Amino acid sequence: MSGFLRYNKILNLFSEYRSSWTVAEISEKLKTPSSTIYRIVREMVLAEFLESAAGAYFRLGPAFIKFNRTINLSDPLVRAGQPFLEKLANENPIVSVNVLARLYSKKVMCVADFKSPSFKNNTSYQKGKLMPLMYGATSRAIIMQINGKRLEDLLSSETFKTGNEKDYFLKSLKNDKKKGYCCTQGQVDRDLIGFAVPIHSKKLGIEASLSSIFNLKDFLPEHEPIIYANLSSYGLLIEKYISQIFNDIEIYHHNGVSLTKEEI
Amino acid sequence: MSGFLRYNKILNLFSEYRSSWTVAEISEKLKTPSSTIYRIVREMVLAEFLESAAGAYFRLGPAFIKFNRTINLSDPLVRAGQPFLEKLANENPIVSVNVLARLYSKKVMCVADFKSPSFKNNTSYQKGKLMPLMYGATSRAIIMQINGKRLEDLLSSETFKTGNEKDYFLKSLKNDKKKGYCCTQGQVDRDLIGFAVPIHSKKLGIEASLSSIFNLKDFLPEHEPIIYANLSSYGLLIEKYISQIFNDIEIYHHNGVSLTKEEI
DNA sequence: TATAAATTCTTATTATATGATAATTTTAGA
DNA sequence: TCTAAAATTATCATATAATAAGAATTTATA
Repeated sequence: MSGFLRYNKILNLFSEYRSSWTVAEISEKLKTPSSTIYRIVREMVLAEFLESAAGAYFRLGPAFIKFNRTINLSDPLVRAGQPFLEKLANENPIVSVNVLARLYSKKVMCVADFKSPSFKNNTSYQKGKLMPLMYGATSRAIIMQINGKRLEDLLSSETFKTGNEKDYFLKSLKNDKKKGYCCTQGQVDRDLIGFAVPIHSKKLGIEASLSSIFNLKDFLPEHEPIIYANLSSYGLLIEKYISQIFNDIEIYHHNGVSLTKEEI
Repeated sequence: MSGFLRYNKILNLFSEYRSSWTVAEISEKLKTPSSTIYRIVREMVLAEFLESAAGAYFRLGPAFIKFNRTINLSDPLVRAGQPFLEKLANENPIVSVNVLARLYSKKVMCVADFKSPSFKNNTSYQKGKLMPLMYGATSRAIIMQINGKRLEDLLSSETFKTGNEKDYFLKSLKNDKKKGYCCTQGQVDRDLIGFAVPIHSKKLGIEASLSSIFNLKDFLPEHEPIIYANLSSYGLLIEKYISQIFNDIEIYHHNGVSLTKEEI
């Protein structure tokens, strides 16, 4: 264990299923003496990546809440898209969950969402949760904008039972690409149907999607054109804002202004 | 530069005001050769604490969104309190922002909030933002539950212009303690008035507060008793839920169940 | 496709992490 | 309040990893 891995291994023990660990437990799990763990944990407590709780337990610290806020306030995709999610929800013909998701290395992550107040189901798409790369409209609308070597790389770590399965996947992807959007039913959550359009910014290196997810029982075929019209117009709008935000950032940097908090 | 500090120093360069940095910029800022920074940054990209963006820039990575979600799903205070914030907002006589905040080392941080849809102002209390320890009802309701040596420690890093000022502060704290809640006006945000009650769990080592913040122009003296009644009843309810959640966690641990994600 | 910029690699040197154990502090139970 | 156990920190010789200068390679850009 060396470098950042040392710290990361400990942090990754903390999950929604097991959110507090004692030094003794960490020490046992990682097969590392407790004197070492104590030192490492102390460093991370100091940096607020962990906090010490009652009963000799440690939990994830406030640094994550702080940096998450920083991302929310500064991420071009979140900034550009967040304000439109509620509007999109209001314009959809039936109650919906609306999601902005993006590709992070080899997984898809929701980065912003808005649920109609009266939407009752829970979707698997929640801010911060990693989602499968190949299932669900949200993910597919992201992959459909990628091709060539990069697409190969991405799919290389997915498992296809047969060669046929991969071909079929690529074919349906191509088909969606022609339509300009993507629709899947029950791939991630049974009883839900999702529609998604791709969002990208070459300049910012962002590959993302905007999606609306509905209860299958509310959905009627005549809704589809309205849904698609909403998604694609908001999608374009968000892309426009992203490039505007990109320009703002460029101006910042060109001015040589180093706007760290202390310096303001 | 050694240990976790090495990584933390880099991460802390990223802020809402300056959210992307090149290796060259980091290298200059930290007076460290770029070959070293490249190595460190690469480690953090691998762990998803940073991500490489277009134009040789780096930004905060998805790990923060992921761990923030973990905290939201598992933090006893957030779990116990979040569901009640909206209800509290609905029962308040005028539009409000409702906040759960807690003490993290020597600062107060908002960990959950709910704003009435028609509340227009922005408050300084936002999830993830560190707030001053001594100003605002939200913070004061936290300090008022602390005493003795620990209170001394906390206040030791605050600056009081005169000895009198400290005495006055402690006196008003004592007064609030007698009332059971705390009200401040314009201390953090001009034009806003805030009310807060303390929330604590000895077993979990949590010192927190629940607060409702209103536009000063909406507020009438006759609202105060209703506001206080709401805050204190929800405050008690949240404390009850916290200890229930604590018991659940205990059962987990006593069963020896190691519920990390992979093992489910 | 040429050129500059960005990133990785290599290596000797220096600094830091490790882990066994002892010392100290904190916690919890009587 | 006292006491024993548990938790945490300190010490230190040794092993290991980080550093930084420069070369080599890859990637962007025009």
